Amino acid sequence: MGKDRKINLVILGLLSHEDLTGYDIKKRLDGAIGFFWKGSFGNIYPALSDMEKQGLVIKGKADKTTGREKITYHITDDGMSLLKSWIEEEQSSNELKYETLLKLYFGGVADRKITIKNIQLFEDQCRQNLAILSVYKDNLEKVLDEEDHIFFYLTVTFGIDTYNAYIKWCSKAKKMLK
Amino acid sequence: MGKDRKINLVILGLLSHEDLTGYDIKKRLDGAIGFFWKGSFGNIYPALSDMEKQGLVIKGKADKTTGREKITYHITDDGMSLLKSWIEEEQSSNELKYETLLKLYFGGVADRKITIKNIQLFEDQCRQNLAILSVYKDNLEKVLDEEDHIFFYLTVTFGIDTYNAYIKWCSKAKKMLK
DNA sequence: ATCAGCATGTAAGGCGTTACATGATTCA
DNA sequence: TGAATCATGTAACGCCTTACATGCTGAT
Repeated sequence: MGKDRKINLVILGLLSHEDLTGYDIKKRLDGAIGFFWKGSFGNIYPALSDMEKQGLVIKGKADKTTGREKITYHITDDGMSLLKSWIEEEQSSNELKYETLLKLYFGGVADRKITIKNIQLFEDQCRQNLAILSVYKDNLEKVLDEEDHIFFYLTVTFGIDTYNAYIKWCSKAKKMLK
Repeated sequence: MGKDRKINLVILGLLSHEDLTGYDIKKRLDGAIGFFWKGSFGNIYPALSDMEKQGLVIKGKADKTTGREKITYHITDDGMSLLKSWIEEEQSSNELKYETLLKLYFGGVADRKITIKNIQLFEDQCRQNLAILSVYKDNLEKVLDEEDHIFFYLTVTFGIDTYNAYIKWCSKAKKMLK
């Protein structure tokens, strides 16, 4: 009985800070948010249309000065209310889909070297993500006193702490398997 | 261009250890595996049918002794090959869908108390999961020398290390927000 | 001129959740 | 007898990914 579409809330959250186009939203989702939530054009544009029909967002004046279409969306009061009540809901679903762990769990069917290699690949990926998040963190630390930046900062440190824990686990796991 | 259905691989992995019914598979997915991969009946039974048509699994003799139907599945050589080649693939998708982090990121639109409460709820959930995983860990440590148990053990310690890191982060985050 | 990036959208197809439908068995 | 659990499956519905279609802009 739907209306579960979490992407709606993500978009409303982004629009609560600033007016954005669908394309802008996609870029945000490719940034820091992408570490814990993903979105695609085929996801975002229909969501924006739906929410406009529901009065949660409104289109800004299309920027026709240059001839190209560019639609900026703005959140309405109803949109803000919905966003707030979602944040205030106690129920939150937090889910992992970790293929790496699945492959590890069934590691017995393959050569042990394969499992070690898979862990190494995972570790490499973690280090890459860590490097990206560290840049975000450094930038955010400079502006931590500004409104809302503490929230962005905390999500970034969540990622950093998590990846550090993963990397430590990788070392232990590799040792155990050798 | 499908055939991406990861549930197939999960089922094959489980069947690589022992013959199981669809119902058994669901129970396994509600256990330790559930921390990093979920499944439902509406997911599992169709996957089993498909894989039988593809020759990846075969039905065992239906247990008709008591009159009730109970279909046990067995993995074929083709199924084992597919499972192995998946494990040996370097590409693995690891994804988070963390509503808690989303709510935190957009915490600026709600009262700060709400955000602190949400973090607390998350922390409570982590501690509960940790308690469950600790039981698994203790049980596995007794039989660590047995075939394959090291892999189960490592996935469990992954979960434990992760939740411990989350809990530490929660303390820091709560302090920062107060 | 050409290519990367900006920008919006649709269509097909697949996947998964949820609820429903059905019936047996076990235990109190 | 009734409730919980075992056990298999289907149907509806929604959601998302991927690929496609289209065209502008800015830099080299």
